[in-house]
Amino acid sequence: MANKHVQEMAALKEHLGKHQLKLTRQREMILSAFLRQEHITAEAMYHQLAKSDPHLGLATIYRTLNLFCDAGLAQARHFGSQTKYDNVSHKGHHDHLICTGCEKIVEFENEEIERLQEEVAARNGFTIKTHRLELYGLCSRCRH
Amino acid sequence: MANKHVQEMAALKEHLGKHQLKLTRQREMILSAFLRQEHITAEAMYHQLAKSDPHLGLATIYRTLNLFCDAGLAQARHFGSQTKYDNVSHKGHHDHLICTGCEKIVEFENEEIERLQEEVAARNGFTIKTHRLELYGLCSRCRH
DNA sequence: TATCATTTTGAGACAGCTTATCAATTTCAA
DNA sequence: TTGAAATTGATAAGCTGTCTCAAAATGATA
Repeated sequence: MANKHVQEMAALKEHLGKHQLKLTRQREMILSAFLRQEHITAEAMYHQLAKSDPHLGLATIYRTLNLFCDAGLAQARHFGSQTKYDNVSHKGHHDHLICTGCEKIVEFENEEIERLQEEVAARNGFTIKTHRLELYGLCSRCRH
Repeated sequence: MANKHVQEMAALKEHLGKHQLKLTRQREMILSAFLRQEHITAEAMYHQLAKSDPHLGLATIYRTLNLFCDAGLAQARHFGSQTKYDNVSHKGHHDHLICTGCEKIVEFENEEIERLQEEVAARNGFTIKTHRLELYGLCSRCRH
């Protein structure tokens, strides 16, 4: 596991170096745990890491996840009242198809839609960092 | 103004009827004010309505805007630490391009994207009722 | 390896936004 | 008109995330 996320570790070190920040045991630990997830909240990570280090503070998790955002390793996303941190290196970005009947959620990806999004953004002078697409409706079972 | 938003008023009444809820002076007032906006926060509406009714409580605004969401008249959007309530009936449907630097919001419509969404939904056996598409990034001004 | 200025941490206080509580008031069906 | 049920307003409480600061860790330098 130590040499599993070499690339991301290197990216973090580069960011730290550029900003006079230091590599700490906590940052390594949090990065390692973060890279195993697709997306996670600070709170969830807090509980998860409490097992291996009961003294790791919640504030440190927040600080570190925000650091990862600055370093380009994570992306924050506001979901309801919570913030989810997405693992950018996890290639499969996906959108959601949500059934308002049974609350089933189907994930999907559509490159054509993503391409058109870029187009719209460019036309308006925007550079997209992230996006969110949710389709609400009824699944075949609930339609009856 | 009284007969300006007849359709939305009817939709609200239908929802109220279906759920044993009551039509109150406050709900009428808030609906009327809400429909004049494209999107607004509860706090902003609180200040705006304070002029005509200084005793209208903030909690009532929140409750009522959430009621509008249930009734399908509004859609909540979480941005940063605030929640913005979008007027769904406002000039058809539109999606958002949101600058994470200055919080500027640009609206857009793209038929091709909508068509592809239908396609994705159909492929998964879904019938779309509504959707939400938000692109987050930096506008040209904030990129520098 | 030892030194030490600088950064980071952990714990809890704090702040901003939203919801819960509850007595008083309003609605609306009968 | 009456009365059960829902709603309101004021505020307390809750939740998520950030700030504070003394103590600890880091890492550049000698």
